[in-house]
Amino acid sequence: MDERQALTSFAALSQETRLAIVRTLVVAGPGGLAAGLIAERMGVSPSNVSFHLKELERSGLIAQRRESRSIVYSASYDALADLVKFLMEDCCAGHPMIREGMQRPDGCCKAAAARSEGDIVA
Amino acid sequence: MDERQALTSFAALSQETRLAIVRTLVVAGPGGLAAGLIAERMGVSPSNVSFHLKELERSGLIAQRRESRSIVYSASYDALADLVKFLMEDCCAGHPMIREGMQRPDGCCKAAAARSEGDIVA
DNA sequence: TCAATGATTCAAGGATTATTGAACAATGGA
DNA sequence: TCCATTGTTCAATAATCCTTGAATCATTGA
Repeated sequence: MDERQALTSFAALSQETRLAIVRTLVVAGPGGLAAGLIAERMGVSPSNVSFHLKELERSGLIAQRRESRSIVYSASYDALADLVKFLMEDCCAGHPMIREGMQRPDGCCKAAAARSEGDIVA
Repeated sequence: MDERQALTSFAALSQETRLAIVRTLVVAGPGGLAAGLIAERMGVSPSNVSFHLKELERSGLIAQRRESRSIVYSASYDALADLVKFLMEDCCAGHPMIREGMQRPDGCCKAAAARSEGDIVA
């Protein structure tokens, strides 16, 4: 991810409705949600949600596809991963002080290590 | 980190000069850099850099301290780590597809991420 | 105290972004 | 074909943000 795309991604996420849309679409999964459904959940007008969806698509954070009468939007997991990566590695220079704050609370690494040794993880 | 702070942090990073300042300060380390030096490196006027530094401080991503005649700015590593964390866990719901793109250099969690892939299937 | 240095604040402007409602386009069923 | 459904686009307004230069504040040394 280059800097230009990072800038537009940050801009996309800096608006309340758009951040809420992204969070909703991430949870919704690859199946995505129709524009009308998103508008309803966000409590905004169709034209307003359309404006924000277009912004998000322009940034690459979400994708759209037509499905019959509906236009279905879904999160671009790759783009989101790229953004996290950019923030951690490019922007924050892979700084130890920041990586340290990123210990995974789910015990992911411990579980992975345990599994590789054939143990059962609770 | 709450949503409100995430929004202002994203807004802060969505501007070219400010993103450059953050990157510069992260590399500069805890010692930080004086405002004048930052202005010089960014190639912008003192008043303009002051404006952006204030925005960044308001978002909590950087901190300031006076040091003799200079005002020295430094990166808030905690805030940056919190933002990465928010993006990964709150915003992206700790989604495996996104975590996967975030392998640490040692490949620690590769196995666990691969195993979790099934979670996203609706 | 005075002058010089380093930086912020303020006001004015220009530019970008957000919101609203009306008009328009695409799809699928009767 | 006609119509209802589903979304988008457009134009106008409102709100925010960015830039600039002049004025101001704080600190230090002579």
